[in-house]
Amino acid sequence: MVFFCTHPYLPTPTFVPKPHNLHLRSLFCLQSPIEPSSSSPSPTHSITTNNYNHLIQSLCSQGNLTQAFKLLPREASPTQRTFESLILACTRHNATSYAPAIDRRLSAADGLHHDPFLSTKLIEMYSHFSALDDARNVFDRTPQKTIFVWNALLKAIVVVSNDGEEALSLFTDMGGKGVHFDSFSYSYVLKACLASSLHVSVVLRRVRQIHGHVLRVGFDSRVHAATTLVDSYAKIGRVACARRVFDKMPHRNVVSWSAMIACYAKNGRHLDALAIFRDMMRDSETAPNSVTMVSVLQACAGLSALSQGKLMHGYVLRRGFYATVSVVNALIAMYIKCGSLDAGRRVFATMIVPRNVVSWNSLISGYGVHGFGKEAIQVFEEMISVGISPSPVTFVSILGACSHGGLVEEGRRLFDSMLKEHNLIPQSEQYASLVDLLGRAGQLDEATKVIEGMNIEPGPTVWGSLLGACRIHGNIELAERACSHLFELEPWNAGNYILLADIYAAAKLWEEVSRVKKLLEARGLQKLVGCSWIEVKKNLYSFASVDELNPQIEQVHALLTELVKEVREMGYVPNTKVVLYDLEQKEKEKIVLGHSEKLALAFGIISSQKGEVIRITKNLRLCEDCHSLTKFISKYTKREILVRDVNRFHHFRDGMCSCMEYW
DNA sequence: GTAGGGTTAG
Repeated sequence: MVFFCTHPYLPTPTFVPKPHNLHLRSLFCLQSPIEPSSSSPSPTHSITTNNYNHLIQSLCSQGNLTQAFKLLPREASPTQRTFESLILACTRHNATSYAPAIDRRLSAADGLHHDPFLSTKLIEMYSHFSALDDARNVFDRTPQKTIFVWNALLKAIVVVSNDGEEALSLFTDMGGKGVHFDSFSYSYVLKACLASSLHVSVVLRRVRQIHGHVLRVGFDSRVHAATTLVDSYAKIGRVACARRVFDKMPHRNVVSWSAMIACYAKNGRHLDALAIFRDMMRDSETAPNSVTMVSVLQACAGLSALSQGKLMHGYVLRRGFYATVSVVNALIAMYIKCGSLDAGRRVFATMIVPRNVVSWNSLISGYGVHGFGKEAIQVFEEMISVGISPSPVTFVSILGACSHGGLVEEGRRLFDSMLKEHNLIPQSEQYASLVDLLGRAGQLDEATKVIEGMNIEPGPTVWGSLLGACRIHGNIELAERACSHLFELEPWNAGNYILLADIYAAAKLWEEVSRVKKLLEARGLQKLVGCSWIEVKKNLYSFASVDELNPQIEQVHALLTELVKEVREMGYVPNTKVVLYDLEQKEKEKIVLGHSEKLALAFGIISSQKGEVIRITKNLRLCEDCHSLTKFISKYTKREILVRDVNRFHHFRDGMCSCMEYW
């Protein structure tokens, strides 16, 4: 037994049991008997050598690194296979402490010291340990740098340091030294381009350059390289470029189709995502898998296309994807975003796979956006009680739920628990949620104090929350302060200019309104056009604020005029403060009456049966006038109306809204 | 011997 307690680098003990000894074999718990290799030239030598090599390899595969490393000094000629086993076992078990032992033994090993195969494995191991310097050391001392060695370092730089610059500089170096890139090199370098925190235009330029390389060597026809290109363009929002690459691919597999669908879904092109999914279904060679379905469900959720979502749910069941947690999570989110909190809850309740934090977050956020703050907190507590640790996203969701429910104290308590009970350091996103919570509730001073007390630089989301609160409570001075930061941090975000102009307009400061509008124009920005849509008999109908193309538009306008006339008698007064023009009241009323949500609502009333819930989705926040008129219309028509705006759901029933004016 | 697509929030 002394043998097993010996340090690997101590002198060899005098007694060494024969490796093929049964006693030794049983101690090592080997599953198969070890026989000396019959092909070895010298029987005496080969028994020792091969058996130690085999033993070490077996121990590695069993994860018994301690014993494997104790045996290593006894092996006179460790083979490439033995070193590979040791390296892989260290990587698998995060055994960083054994890495120097491998390095030392390898430098003494004849013929293997500079072996490019083992260098590649070592670079991969060090990359796994995030030890980039060690990886580079191995790279530097390897004279015969095969493409595997280069690629391993390239990947290590991208994965470990996330440093696009350094990876690109290595890529350039490779080119300069005449290395022939393979399609792996292009995959890694494209990842490197995206990894940098540079401006999107710089990233685009680089992706285009790499695209040029790929085209010159003809790798655009290779499925992996082309798919990475599709994904790279997708991630920087260049949907058309992604599509061009996709269309030119001679062969597509499930990953390329999924990448293209995800590209559309992630960039808000939900209809296109569903359209290309249909094309994929027509392509008999490729069947969607669970990853495809996640993006497809996202697209249904983005559109609030409940009927389509239900069809996809059926498909998920038929294909057995119900056992994949990400698909089920996407299903929960889809139902919740399509306005059916109940269906989302049912999917959550009947999951056959273990729920992860994302499943819980989806449900918490669902309760939040539907205005059930207290229930969201209950779900949060249940999640903790079943042993799931909350993530940063959990806090964004739960604080959002508190904000929509006006639960200020509970929200503050939960924010404090983040660090104290869950060991999570609040970041800008969580601070933004807290500022939103306090700000909406009118505690603007408190919200400001929170920002001033932050120990990290407040990001645009934080100032954006404050600006939103200023709009609700009409605080011009604070709004200007928030904008001074926002115009610097995200000068391209038209929404901030519009919010400030809204605040000025509400205070009738028309000169200021026009100043902000000029600033917006000078920066070449445009207000996002309001758009609402509605699903009627499994079809989606969309309406823009200025919409004369809809065949039923005259009927819609006529109904709206009639409804307004009726509800005025019930107390409805048009609220025109959202109109950013200094016009006559009548003109302003005409403008707000043309808002897309109202058009979709009137269309919904015309095209649906009494008793049916009218479900509308809007791409912007619901304006005060639409909110007020919808309340009146729900009472007058005795209809239940569900509106999803960019922030949350509004359940209108009998003249009331579930949001209780928090939106 | 290495590689490409996905879930929650904002």
